[in-house]
Amino acid sequence: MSATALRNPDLTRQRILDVAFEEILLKGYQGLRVDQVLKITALTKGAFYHHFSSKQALGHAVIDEVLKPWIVDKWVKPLKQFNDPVKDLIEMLTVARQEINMTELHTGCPLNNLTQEMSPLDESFRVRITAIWQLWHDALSAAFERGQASGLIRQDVIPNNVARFLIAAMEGIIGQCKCYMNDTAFDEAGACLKDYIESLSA
Amino acid sequence: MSATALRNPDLTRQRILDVAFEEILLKGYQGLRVDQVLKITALTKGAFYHHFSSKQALGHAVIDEVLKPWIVDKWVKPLKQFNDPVKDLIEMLTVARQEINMTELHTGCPLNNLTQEMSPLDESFRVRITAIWQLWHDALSAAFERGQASGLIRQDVIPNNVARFLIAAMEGIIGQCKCYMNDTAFDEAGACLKDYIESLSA
DNA sequence: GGTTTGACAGACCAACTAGTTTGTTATTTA
DNA sequence: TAAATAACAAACTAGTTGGTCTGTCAAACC
Repeated sequence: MSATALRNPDLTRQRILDVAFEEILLKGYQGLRVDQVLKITALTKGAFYHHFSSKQALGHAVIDEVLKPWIVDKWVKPLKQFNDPVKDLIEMLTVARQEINMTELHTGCPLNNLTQEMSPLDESFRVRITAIWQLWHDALSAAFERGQASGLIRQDVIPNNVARFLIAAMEGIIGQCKCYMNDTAFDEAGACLKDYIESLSA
Repeated sequence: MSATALRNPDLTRQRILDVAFEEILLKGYQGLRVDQVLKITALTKGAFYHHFSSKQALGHAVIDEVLKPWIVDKWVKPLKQFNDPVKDLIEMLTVARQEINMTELHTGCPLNNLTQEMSPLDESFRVRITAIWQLWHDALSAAFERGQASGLIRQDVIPNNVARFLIAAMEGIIGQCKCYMNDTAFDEAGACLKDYIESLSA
């Protein structure tokens, strides 16, 4: 199967997933319209329901095949190479801060958006989403455990608790920016987050 | 106009607002169905569109007349009587923790829910919501300023930043619980939040 | 006490939306 | 190469949803 083939089912499926991910990011799953995805991809109902059995199945696929890899690549994998959690985490957040533009500030975190909207509404969504949070949490918690083992992190901090708190704080900050629509709120809260992280040093 | 009158327009309007608030809390504004509100209130289209010009107008009224007073009474007003921010804040969070039940843990914070869903979608919602956050922020920031004036809070902390961070952290924690569906995440992150708040003492 | 007006009831409508069905064509397979 | 199948196209459907319209009755007003 050549890349220039008139019919490239894998690519077609991926295009649907990518557009759906973007639409969910902008409007939420409930605001996602199958017709709108088809309009953007220039596909038809026939194509869509050939690849996905329902809108819900699309939602599941977006979580498993787009959202999860996105989070894992961007936030989970890097944590596994952390040696000095405090230093590396601040570096990570600094880089993320520089990469953020107004659009992202406005749309927020795709994982948290979906969590807030869908967790209470659809158990099949909730379990998929929770698994992703747990991956993140475990990697962050493990980083602090290693930090304690190497004597860089205070022995009295509880990695599990700190990981929960840091993820919550980061997502909370991003969430606040969605309504303020500027990055001052991000930097103001970010300064305190940095202070807190630094307070974990041994 | 007696309270037992067959027609009590003020009560009718309030019933619609209360049910709509609850429905939005459970399903979001996009998931809110006018028909469902009418079913629950046992009213009709005639009644609804007599009191509200549109679903959007209902949304605005819910924010202004239900959500805002709810936040102000529960989270803003108490802050104005804070003398020792660290002590009073921890007391406030302890009480809130005890009041929380599984249902609330599952539905999350009504203000944050609406923020995450509607801020990017409807500017008229965003400005109303932002004003409520700002009330909360200002009251919390002012409490820390008073705490500094009375020497209870470290002079190097920036009340504005701390207020932003604390609100973000609290909402982030509540948001995390929505997917985990248990209160351990709440307590784990809460322990760190308490540590941070205590670190602000002079 | 008659009139006006506010507060509804409920049938109705048009647009939307997820999903179906039937048909067509490219691609693979025997 | 011919048959089978995968990958679509597109018209269609049934149910939903916000909103309208006409009518009715209670309550205020004169």
